[in-house]
Amino acid sequence: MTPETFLKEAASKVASKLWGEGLPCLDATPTRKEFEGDFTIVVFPLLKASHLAPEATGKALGEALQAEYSEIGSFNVVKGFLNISLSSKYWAGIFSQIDSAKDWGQLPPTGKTIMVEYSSPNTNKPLHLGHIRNNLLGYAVSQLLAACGNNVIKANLVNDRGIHICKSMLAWLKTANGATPESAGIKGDHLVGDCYVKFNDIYKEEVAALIAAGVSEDDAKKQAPSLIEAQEMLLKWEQGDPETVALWKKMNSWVYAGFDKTYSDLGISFDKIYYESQTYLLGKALVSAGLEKGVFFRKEDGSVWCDLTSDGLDQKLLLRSDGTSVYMTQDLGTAESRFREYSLDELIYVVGDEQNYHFQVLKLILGKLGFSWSDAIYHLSYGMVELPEGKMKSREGTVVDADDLITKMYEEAKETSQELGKLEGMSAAEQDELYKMISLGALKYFILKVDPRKTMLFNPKESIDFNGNTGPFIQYTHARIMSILRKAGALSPLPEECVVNAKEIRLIQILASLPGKIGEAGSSHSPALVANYAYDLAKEFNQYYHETPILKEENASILTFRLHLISAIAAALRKSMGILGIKLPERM
RNA sequence: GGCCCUGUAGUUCAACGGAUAGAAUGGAAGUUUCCUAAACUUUAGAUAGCAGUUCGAUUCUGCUCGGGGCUACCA
Repeated sequence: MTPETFLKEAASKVASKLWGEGLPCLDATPTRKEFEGDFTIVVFPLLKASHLAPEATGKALGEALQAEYSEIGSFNVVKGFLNISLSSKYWAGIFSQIDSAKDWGQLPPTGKTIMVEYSSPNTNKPLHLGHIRNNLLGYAVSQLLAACGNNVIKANLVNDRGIHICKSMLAWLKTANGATPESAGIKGDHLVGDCYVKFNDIYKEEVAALIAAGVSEDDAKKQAPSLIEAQEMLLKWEQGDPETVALWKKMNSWVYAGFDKTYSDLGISFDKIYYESQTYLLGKALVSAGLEKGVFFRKEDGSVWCDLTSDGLDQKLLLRSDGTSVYMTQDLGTAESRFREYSLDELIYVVGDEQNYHFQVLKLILGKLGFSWSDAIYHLSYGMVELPEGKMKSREGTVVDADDLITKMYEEAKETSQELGKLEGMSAAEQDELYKMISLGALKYFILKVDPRKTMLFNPKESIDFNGNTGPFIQYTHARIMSILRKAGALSPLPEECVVNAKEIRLIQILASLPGKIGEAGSSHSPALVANYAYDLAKEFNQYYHETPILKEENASILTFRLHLISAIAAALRKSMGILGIKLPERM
């Protein structure tokens, strides 16, 4: 049992003994550091029942608790706040549980299966900073839910078909002179992305020419020859034209090779990859079923809609008048097939908040179709990454490319490490590995420490910091601990009786809160809570490190306890940062 | 127009309705004969505005003013 729940239950029990049943729920929170105590109970909610002043109520509760439980060391009351210190023996006992746990922070199995869909890129452009947030968040949430004891399936739905791909293909045919990633020496996703940009250049010129010739802007946008060609190409693709399909396959394979490299650089992975070209017809059967049930209706032109006006929303298109499906249709179909295939307990979509409306509608329609699992769909809606001047815009060339950013971070980590010059005796390969670890640690932590729902800001002109509340700070803390443990040699068993000082109690308290923090982060789908936890722990350790000599301690039993303590801290840092996909080095 | 999100130190981020709103960074001032100074210590600096609910509001409600998003027979 965690110290919090122990105290909460003890206090509730004692309070009902004093003032009767039916009291408001009590809460025990860590005491603010400027006051003495480990946990604080706010007694204001008890006043109605106690008929005493706040101070007197706190005092009565504290005294009763102390009389009943030997674990209570001391208490003090400040206004309506009862600050309780648990005995040092109690904390030593808690630490011994943490010390003996194989994987502290890992929660027991829930038996639930959760699919997390994330990344889901289009195959016409390389990944950028927005995708990085998506990828890191999706991976971290997957790790987080696994730490919460769930069986997690990481899924990626690749948008590999559609007019945007045809645009890249067309531009490649017209302008690339048969260039391949090998011949051009460019990463495949970038090569295809360049083609897409070229297409748009051509298209824009054509539109401008048409307008100059007296065509209205709206018509010009529709009549540009390159666009018509792209639309014809899409039609050919849908009809299975061998030449078109072959080109499509070739260019997509370049893109996949490029994406795989970026994914691997980021250290993220998937268990299941879906391709839209294989799923885009799903959902049509559901539409027919919905029509029969009267959930949907058909307009005169043959298009099919769902009327959501009674839910405060609009009418939503599900099949075009030509019978082809739209995004929503596919999503209905893929959701249904996934729940059927994997008997999921939850399906999480990591998708930007500009699609809030889409997922609201998706859930609603699935509910209307009578699927009981429609409530098990969760849209993990995250905010945009903005630049100081606002949104990234490809037209203005302000898009922050994922590969460029990763490279830039690597160079900076390398430079900083070399300036500090602490890596003597490390092989070049080990150093390279370390620079990757540090640069990715900085990038991942920078992104993941922010509440996913919030819009966050990234300034490309200022590099991501390596000092302060950062990934490298936590990595450094870990390296320091490992350095001490290396010097200490083999670890003796934890002594039965440990004497712990105030700072150590504080550290044990933070360690003890890890499982609860992971559970809380899991249920709120927020890796940011785990990031903040790791930072708090690292900061607390650094203060301890500064004022408490460990290896110089002469008392063997205290020395052993301290080594166990810092070893447990290192493990907790690895556990929490591991959830974020951040590795911690042995030295740096 | 309608719907949704958002507003906290100069800047980037925290804070289940609880105490004197925390960190980091930048500014100022310190700490290396001592387990890694990517660290530690001290210092100045913020809840957009107005009401309401409450013993207590950054948090909940309403209005005003800012910022963003959605409102496609695109995905």
